[in-house]
Amino acid sequence: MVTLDDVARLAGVSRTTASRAMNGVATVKPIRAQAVLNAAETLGFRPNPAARSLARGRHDSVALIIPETDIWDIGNSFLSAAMQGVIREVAASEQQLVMVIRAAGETDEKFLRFLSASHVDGAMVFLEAHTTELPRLLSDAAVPVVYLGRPLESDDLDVSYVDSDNVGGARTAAELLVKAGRRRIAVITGSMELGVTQDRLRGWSECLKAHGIADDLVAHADFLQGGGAVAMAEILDRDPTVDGVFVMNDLMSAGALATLRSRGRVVPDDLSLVSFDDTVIATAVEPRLTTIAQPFDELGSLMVRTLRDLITQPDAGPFRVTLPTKVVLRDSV
Amino acid sequence: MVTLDDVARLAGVSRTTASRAMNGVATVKPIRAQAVLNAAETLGFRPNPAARSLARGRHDSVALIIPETDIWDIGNSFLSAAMQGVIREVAASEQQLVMVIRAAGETDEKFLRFLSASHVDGAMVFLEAHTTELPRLLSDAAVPVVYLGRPLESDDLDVSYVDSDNVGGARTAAELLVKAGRRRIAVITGSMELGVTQDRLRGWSECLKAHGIADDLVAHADFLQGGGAVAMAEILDRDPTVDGVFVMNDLMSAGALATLRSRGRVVPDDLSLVSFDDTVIATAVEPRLTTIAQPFDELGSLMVRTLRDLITQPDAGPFRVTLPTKVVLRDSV
DNA sequence: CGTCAAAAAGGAAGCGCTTCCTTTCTTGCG
DNA sequence: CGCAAGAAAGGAAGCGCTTCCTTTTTGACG
Repeated sequence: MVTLDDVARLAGVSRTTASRAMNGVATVKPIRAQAVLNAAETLGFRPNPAARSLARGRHDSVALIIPETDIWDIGNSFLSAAMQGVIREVAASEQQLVMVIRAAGETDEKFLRFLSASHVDGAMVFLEAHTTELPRLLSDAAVPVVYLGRPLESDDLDVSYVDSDNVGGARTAAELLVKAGRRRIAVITGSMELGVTQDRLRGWSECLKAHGIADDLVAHADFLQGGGAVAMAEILDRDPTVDGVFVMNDLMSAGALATLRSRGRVVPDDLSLVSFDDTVIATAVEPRLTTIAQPFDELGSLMVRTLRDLITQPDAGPFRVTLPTKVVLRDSV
Repeated sequence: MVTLDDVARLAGVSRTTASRAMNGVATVKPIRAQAVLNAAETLGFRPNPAARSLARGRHDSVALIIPETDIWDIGNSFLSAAMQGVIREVAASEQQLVMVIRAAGETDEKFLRFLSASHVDGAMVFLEAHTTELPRLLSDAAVPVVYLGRPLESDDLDVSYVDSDNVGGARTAAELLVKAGRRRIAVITGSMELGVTQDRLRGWSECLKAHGIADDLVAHADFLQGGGAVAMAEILDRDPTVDGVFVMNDLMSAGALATLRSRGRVVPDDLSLVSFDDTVIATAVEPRLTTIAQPFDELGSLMVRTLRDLITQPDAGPFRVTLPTKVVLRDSV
């Protein structure tokens, strides 16, 4: 292993100067700085991150917190999509991404300690059904945290987050249904304890009201395929005249579609469906889903940048950013 | 921040003894060990990982290498499924998972240096289309590596890997088609530079030959939906009498299904389809796919355990394990 | 009860880097 | 040409932990 001392020796300077040169400190004469850089290059020197962390008290790495219960749908949910952005953005900097699992049986205090010991400068949390208690828990942790998705407690807690414009997206979705001439419009929700669900429900409701259309056909589900199927059946039973439905994610749409097929309803002839997310599922099913796309990738990278800001200027927060959604027109409306 | 010295002081022992107690070294008297443990508990002590790494020269963390080009299908491919197993297994130990991105434009040498500087004790690689050059590259890195998927070079390289029994799985898939009375059986392959593809092709071919059925209807694709659609069309054009097809993953099956639908072929009435992987897609499409399930989760955790073995006993390797696949009967045959 | 080997505990160095503080080198100006 | 002030470089301490080596304690046995 080649150390900074080796570099310094080769460059003919002290270790101190070598360190400064490597870190671009201005007080080093350009000539020497170059010598150090060259020496580092020829020797293939890479600073030992452990030593650096120890000396600096900083780690240049951020954590992505994943509840053990959520691991099971990394692939399904929007999680993986946003993870892309996170991974890319982290990689582009000099930071490292550490995955921290919040074990199911772990006590709060233990988790908090684990987190603060996890050599990370900050943490990111994707807010999902299983994570709803985290904001409150982490609010008094020493670690800067940024959420993807507005925490329900965002009003009284000093939290930073990034989110899509769920209200606006849902409004657009409903608008699409109305424009298609639908008048009896239902909604299949995700877990109600999530901010996203509430926001989307609000957007849907607002739009319908604005058009003087009833907004009573609400079926609650859980963002999963099975739940979507059940909820669709429930809606059909409650009001067979339903001719439009807004489903809060693609996975539930797949379930709803199956129910509709088995009940002999043709989409989009008999009934229009607008989904949310635009994941792989959206083009894998038949008909392909008209859906509200979230800028997952951007959200992911934005989250990383926001966290970085929060780490460098802890008092400037909380940071809260909302990104617009996009309509993807396909065959289900 | 509470340090080991604080603990030692409270427990009334030296830092050395405290360290030993914390690490369960046998030469410390049970009485004192307990005192130290208690002190640590009351103080909420967590060893500083940076200091520990520096002193031990070990990091207790492993890397998951992801090529930048692959980030885009974390959700689609089997990647996320296997990642679950990895994450769980790593979390269960005292290790940490670090995601290391292999940037697209990065030179080999730079990447290697980056990797060895990334405070990890070993690395894992999911072998995919974009990773085929990694085994050769990493073979002379100082870092222990385990692959998911047999590298093509496995014969002449000293590599460790875990894999599904792709040959056997493909054989079973073909067998399913034959049993369903199909006699003109095609295959849609993934990227040919991958070991999995070659293994599955072999299994398919072997089975057909054993039954005296022609194995010439091969269409090459890329494991993606669009590729599957195109390949299916190609097969249909080459031989309209085709009545069975083995598709090497679910995503391509979704594409193939779309083509079949647009050509007016009904699955499974006119043509049977057997897929591979059993991801979410398999139940989202219509008809639901009969598919060969890979034990992704197990593969992931096995990979971590294998890597651990490789780290602790570098000379015992290479380790190579193959896990059986499982048939999941649904509606496409 | 003394001796000595084994067990237990402690002292201190050191992992590789940063950074405070001191020393040495430059430079501008009288 | 000499001096002071600022720039540049270096010495050395220290981040929190492990571990080698030494010292102290323990206890079995003569």
